[in-house]
Amino acid sequence: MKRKPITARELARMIGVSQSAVSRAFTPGASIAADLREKILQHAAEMDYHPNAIASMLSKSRTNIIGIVVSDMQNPFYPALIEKLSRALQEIGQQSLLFNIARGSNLEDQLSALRRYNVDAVIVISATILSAQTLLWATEGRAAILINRIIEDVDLSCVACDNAQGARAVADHFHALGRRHVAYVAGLSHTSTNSERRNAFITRVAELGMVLSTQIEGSEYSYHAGRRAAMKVVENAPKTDAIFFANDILAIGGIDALKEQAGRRVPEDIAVAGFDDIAIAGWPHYDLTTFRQPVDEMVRVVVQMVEEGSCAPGKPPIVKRLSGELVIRGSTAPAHHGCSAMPG
Amino acid sequence: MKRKPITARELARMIGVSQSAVSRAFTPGASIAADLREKILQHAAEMDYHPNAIASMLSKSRTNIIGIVVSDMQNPFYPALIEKLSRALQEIGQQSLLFNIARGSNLEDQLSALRRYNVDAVIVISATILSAQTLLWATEGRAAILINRIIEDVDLSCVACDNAQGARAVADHFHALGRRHVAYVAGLSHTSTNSERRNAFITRVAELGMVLSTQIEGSEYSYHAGRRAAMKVVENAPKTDAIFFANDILAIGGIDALKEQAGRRVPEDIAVAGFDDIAIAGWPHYDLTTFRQPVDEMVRVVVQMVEEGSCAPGKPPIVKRLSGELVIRGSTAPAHHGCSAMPG
DNA sequence: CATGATGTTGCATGCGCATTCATCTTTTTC
DNA sequence: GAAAAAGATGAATGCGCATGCAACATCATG
Repeated sequence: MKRKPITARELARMIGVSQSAVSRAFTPGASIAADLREKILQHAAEMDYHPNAIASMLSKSRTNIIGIVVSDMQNPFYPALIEKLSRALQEIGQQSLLFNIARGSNLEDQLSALRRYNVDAVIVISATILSAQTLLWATEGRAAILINRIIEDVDLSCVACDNAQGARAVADHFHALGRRHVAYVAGLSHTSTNSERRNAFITRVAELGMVLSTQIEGSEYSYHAGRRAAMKVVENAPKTDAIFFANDILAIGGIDALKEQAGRRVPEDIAVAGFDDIAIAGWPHYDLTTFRQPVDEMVRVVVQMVEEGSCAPGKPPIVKRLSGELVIRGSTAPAHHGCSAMPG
Repeated sequence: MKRKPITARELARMIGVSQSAVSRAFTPGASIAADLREKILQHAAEMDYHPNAIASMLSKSRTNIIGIVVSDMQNPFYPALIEKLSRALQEIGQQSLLFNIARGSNLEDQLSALRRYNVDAVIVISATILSAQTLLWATEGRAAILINRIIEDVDLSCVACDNAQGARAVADHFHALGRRHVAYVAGLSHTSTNSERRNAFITRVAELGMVLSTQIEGSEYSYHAGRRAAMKVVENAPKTDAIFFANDILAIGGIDALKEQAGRRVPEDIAVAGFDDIAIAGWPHYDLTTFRQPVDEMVRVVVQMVEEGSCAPGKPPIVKRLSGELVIRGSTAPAHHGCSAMPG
């Protein structure tokens, strides 16, 4: 029952042309007369002929496949990014081959697949897990771009949001609102996104003369981690009147815990800001002030790099820092000095 | 700089064996002496040789690639499913090639890619957009499985949650809580998931002698659609004391709108139930009673079908209905007015 | 009309590996 | 110990398409 697909050679024989002609008919810009191409394409449609991409990959060096390495699909930021990225890649004729790296399992095995499929480029969206060494090995000899992860030492191109800009914007915003005791809640502490946001935030807080009331070490980027962190903040530093969470999903957990578990009002008692601007941040219930990552521009830049091959191996690595935008919503508001309700 | 990868032939020549031997060394179960294989693998590791998957695909009929057709990554249910699915597929040596179908764009173009890459199987996760005809065409001649979408007429295998069971469980639960005026909020009305849930719910509601106070036509599966629908419910049928939303993301929007916009208490005034059991449903703030789809089992079944080739073309289509489980949380509780819930 | 330039076509070959077949080696069996 | 069976290996071929090359056709130019 499994009808074997028709090949170019068979089609050619039926029409009475050479197999080359068929190949050229399907190759944009190939040297072929317009009427011949037309004729072949028409017959091809009739015969339901589709060029075999695998064979094409073997002949050409290109596969038209981009390997996308992910590991954290829990944080809604990533599915949204992947969706836009895969759409944009499709528009330039590239398909996305997913490499879903599971924490703890043997990376070599999983990544050797990445080497065997001759993907045209590798886009690493996973902020975590992979060491620089592993990344280098996995992307050896092919174009590679890291998204939202900067690695200084090694030759890998990166596209990332200007985390420091965002963190400073949040600090400035807190300051302008009259907040004075601010806290930072970390994400995964060894990620560049986290350390950049933290360092810039802390520095700015000091510059502005605010007090860094506490700093919560990160465990992961998740709603529940955000809840736990928020409780630690009110426990460690009850006077805290503003919290900057390393990302939105943490902040959202934090808001819920602050309101429902710690009995604080947001934003009256504690202002909350996040980072990313995921869809949930815009839900009226959370209405989270956050620093919006320029996702569309990140995608555009990445796709352009892929298309132009400017991230090819051997070329100097390109590091793109894109600026984002502070989105001010209801989770932050001016401080009301004097009437601070301190339960407990 | 782009070091061309070493080929089997080159490696063979260096070791002083035939290319066949190299190929066999990497082929489990091939006829080759253990010590020779060992030697080859060792040299291969040294020389950083990795079999070229593309060439392998061309020789064998298998590509070890599964096409995954998605269209709706907004609903968190799908990213979660895709993550588990891609992991499970990786474990049986299959990679996932993403086909992200954008609404409105020319499907033929996007799906012709699906035909050109000789994927071993196609898994369609998109509940929407694709017509049965399009699906048939896209999966022509290859194994295909639809997840959460049942199409009766055509020869396609499906794996789905027992939507009717879930809807009945919700109706029963509402009844047991003493709710009497229940509403249904639809998702995308032309999807099988929606119609199955609606029909079973309405039927059961009637059987139990409850009143279907209103029914909101669906537009999409989204938080904001859920909010709008909830407002329509309280507007159309103020006496409604329980709402069954076609899925969780609708229900979550509904809860927020009911509480914050309509001024109703959940669950005291209105009980709310959803369907799916996405992560957000378990967040303390929502604490949503919902019918849990057996995602892990769905993935297991799908992967097994792929592995066994039981969904191959020509074979009779397999339709698997998996039962889920009602997860009772805080968004539903016994009605206070008059008639109480039945014990135990 | 002669010449070259340009455009079009088919032939042949190769991409890198899997696999069949024939050959040769080792083991088993009576 | 001889014959047969099983195992191991290499040479050769093909998977389906892209492309360099040569052959040929068409056209412009002098």
